[in-house]
Amino acid sequence: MTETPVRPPTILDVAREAGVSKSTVSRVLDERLPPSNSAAAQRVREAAVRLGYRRDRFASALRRQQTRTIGVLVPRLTDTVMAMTFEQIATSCARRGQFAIVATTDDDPSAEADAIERLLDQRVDGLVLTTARLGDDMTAGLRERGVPVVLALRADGVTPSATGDDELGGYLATRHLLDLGHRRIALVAGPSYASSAVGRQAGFRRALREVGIDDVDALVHESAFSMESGEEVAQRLLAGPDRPTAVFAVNDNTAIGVLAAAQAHGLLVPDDLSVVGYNDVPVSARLPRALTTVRVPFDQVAAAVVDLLEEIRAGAPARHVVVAPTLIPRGTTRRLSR
Amino acid sequence: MTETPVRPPTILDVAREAGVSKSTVSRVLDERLPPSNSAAAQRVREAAVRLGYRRDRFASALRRQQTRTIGVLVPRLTDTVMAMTFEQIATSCARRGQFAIVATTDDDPSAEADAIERLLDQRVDGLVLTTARLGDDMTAGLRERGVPVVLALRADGVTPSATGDDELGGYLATRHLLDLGHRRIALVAGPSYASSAVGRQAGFRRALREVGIDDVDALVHESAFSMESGEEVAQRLLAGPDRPTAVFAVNDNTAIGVLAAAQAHGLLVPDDLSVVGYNDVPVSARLPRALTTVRVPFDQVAAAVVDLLEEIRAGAPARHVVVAPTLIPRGTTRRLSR
DNA sequence: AACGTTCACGGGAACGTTCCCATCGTGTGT
DNA sequence: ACACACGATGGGAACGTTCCCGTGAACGTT
Repeated sequence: MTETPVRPPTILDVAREAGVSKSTVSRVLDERLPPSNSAAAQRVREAAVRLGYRRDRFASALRRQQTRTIGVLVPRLTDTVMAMTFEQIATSCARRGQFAIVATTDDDPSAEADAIERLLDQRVDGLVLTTARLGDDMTAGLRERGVPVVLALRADGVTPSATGDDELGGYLATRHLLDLGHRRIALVAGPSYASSAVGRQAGFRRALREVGIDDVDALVHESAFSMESGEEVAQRLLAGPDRPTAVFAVNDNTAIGVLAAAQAHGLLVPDDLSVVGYNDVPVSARLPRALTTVRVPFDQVAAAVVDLLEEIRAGAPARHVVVAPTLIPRGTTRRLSR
Repeated sequence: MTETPVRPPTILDVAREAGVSKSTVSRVLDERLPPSNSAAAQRVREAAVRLGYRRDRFASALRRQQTRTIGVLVPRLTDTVMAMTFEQIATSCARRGQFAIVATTDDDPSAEADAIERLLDQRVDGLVLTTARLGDDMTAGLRERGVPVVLALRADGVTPSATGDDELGGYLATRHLLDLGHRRIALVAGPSYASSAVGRQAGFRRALREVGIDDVDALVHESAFSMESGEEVAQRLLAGPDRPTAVFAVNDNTAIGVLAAAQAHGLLVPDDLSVVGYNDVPVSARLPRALTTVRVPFDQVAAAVVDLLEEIRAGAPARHVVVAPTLIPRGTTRRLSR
């Protein structure tokens, strides 16, 4: 049983094996250059696979001054929306020969600053933030430091971003309920600092205006994004005398909270109450009653985010990518019975 | 508006600022050495903060031949158990000045091999796998290549691992149901390739044996770890004539599936059926009826995993860390009414 | 006073890669 | 046949760190 502390082969080993200089090996294996088909290039490639050569990212990054790694900041990975987003970003990166790393903030601004520093310590080529708040320019300092930044899922109006079309999504969800005959529709609205929540509310209002409902404020109930918050808001909502016949919840989590509150009030969904969520997280399709919701193409958001980072590094001006969501009608919505 | 492509300060800048050589700076800032209090050291530390110096991980890793980064392999991050585990591992790493990166396999062996290579390309100091299957030593090849590997949540009997005490957890869950007077208790058992599922089943059997129930095979129903699988198994289970009065599900996901099936059968939980899950994922506490479940101290598993990796690199023999879970009684279990 | 020990410090060679530049061979046009 | 351009190649200096070693100062011992 001998220990074999065998060092992985370096570019020099490959050069020796192929009978060329290390410069040639480096050139042949440089993925950014047009591939050469010279005899030497062939031998280099063969030698590389024969020896199982892998470029040392660290030596490479040191010389190139870029790491082909991007950092993603999310509040928490136990939030399925964030997990899906990160997974898709990681996939997009892999497809482009990049790598994505993640850090969590737990919604705590000081932990957020920490997490950003930890990502920057990893010398990422750029940062993706999912934690933007309207009117809060956390990205200014980063841009000053020359760090490429894009926002995902939420925008701040300034920084380049890739988001779903929340206004459209909110409109589609509300329109669906209207089409089913509902008129007393409550919105569990999400927090006003999140552009996503604001957009969905705007879509909600537009849909109602279209059918002549203008006095909307009483229907809008602010909340957080969590299940508890959805349940708590719905508890009050469903207790009132003018109980709505339908609820549009800002996301699936709050929708699940609404379902819980409905059950607590002895209301049957969708017979007594229709509910629409947002995001189509995996669990939504598998609830006892599958949730009607709005699906966001997270893969497109993720692809855009990686593209945008590359653009920014190339010096392109800020751009805002917006991808269209689709309504997924399922078991929690039904035509209003009179 | 002048571009400022200002390069971050290097160790040489710090050396100049402090009036010492780069060797001295390197030594003073080396976190592994006992801290020096010489006048020069003071000046170096001051200069470093004044200039905002951060060590370049890549140059450092190149020279030290270690990255202080570990790779974590999970099937998917949208599985909350995996997200929690990774988050805890990342936290443990941060506390030790390390960093955790993650890759997903989607339960596909070829994607798994891919993901491992991508992690190794990042030159991680070690690997944490959560995808182990009994009797399948995927780790052999890795150990041959000299890659430190530990398993988390699941063991394979050989590789160093940190897991919950699944046998104990299974016992506690079953014992709880027995204590409530239940005797016809079904097990939705999970897949037999996962040591976690096997352990929980062993605990289930021990608890039943203790009360003299020996003919257990008919009570055990294999499944996958998913909600669908739980629902499907429960559909059959609850249709039979000798319907159980309680179900122990291998994890919270399958338990949620069981709840759905119960509802479909018009059974009230916990009045007609008691249900126990496993893992205590966040959603479990927030279901319409909060789920009785078994909590696994993921933070301890995560801490152990990081420790184990360090031990292995130091040449210590394989060790298996097992942490004790606790039963969390909630709303889905009730004394059997005769 | 001469000698060993300990210690802080600095010089310089690594680590593995990239990339600038010079060299060389090959082909092209005159 | 000659100059010239062009492409492929190799030598060697970076990138920012760490770490081996040699030097010299400070101290204690005989």
